[in-house]
Amino acid sequence: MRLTEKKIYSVLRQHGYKLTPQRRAVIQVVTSSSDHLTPNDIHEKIHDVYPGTGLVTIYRTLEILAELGLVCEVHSGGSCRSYTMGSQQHHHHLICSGCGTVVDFTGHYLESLEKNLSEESGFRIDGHLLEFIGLCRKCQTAS
Amino acid sequence: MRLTEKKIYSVLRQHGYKLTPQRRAVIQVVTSSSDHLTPNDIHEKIHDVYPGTGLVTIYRTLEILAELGLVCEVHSGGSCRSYTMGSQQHHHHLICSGCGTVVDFTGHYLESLEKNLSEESGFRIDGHLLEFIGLCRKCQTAS
DNA sequence: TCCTAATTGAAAACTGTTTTCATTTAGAGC
DNA sequence: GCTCTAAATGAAAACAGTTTTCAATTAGGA
Repeated sequence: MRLTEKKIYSVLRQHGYKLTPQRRAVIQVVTSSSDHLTPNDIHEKIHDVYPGTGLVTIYRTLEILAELGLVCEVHSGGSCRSYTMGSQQHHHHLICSGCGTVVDFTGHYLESLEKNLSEESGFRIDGHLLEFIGLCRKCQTAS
Repeated sequence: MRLTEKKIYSVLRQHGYKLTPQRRAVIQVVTSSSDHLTPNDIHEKIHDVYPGTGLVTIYRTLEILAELGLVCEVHSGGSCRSYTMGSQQHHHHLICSGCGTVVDFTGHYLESLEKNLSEESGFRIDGHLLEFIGLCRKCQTAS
């Protein structure tokens, strides 16, 4: 289930956040794209929706959305974050090191491993990050 | 098999790199610790071994070592790299979000998944990153 | 409509990393 | 051992991404 803008608004309201035009703009940009967008990407795209929105505000909004689980954050190594709609469903990433494309895939491959690890190490495991890095078809032929 | 300093020296030489005292110092610090060290950690520790070594040189040395597969790089989200001895063996990480401790674990859980993904997506998969994030025993009791 | 706490944007600060460039040096060749 | 040169170094500056500060603005409850 993909979250609608309205649903996101209501979650924000429930948590006492105000609905500013800037936040609406960020949400609109993020929900209307299926790509993974960096804060900067969003900043560029937002000009059509609500020009003049500062990059700072985008960072702040994304922080809130990520905390509420409404968007999903990817670290693709180095200092390169990007965000995409939280599909609610747990998923992993396949990242192209050539062009940066991110493909999502879903699945629960790690549950039993997680359990074992937790028992052996004494860690309370809160989450995991599974990312495959490679070259997409296009970049393979290009190189 | 854990790499010895001598082995590392010889690999560097084989690739035409010079063995400067600074590089030796970095190698000594990294091999003599089983922790994951950030470039900054190494910079601090190196004072006992070869004072005055610049942070820049540490970055450059780590870059070379990582490229040759002699050390292993961890991205623990955000902009936080750290390096540890490449145990040669493929391994994954368990990271404590409280204190930053990194525990390694080994295993080949992902090979069949990798194969499937590659076939479905057309990606040529070069590697992956599997990290579990949680709280270690100490940080659990502390909080 | 009023009021206040939340939000915003510009600028500055910050962190981690990389580049530049003049100086130094490892180690191959004699 | 000595010479020479390409490689390596360190200081400083540049850079990218992100966060903080702070005065001005504003959403939305009363």
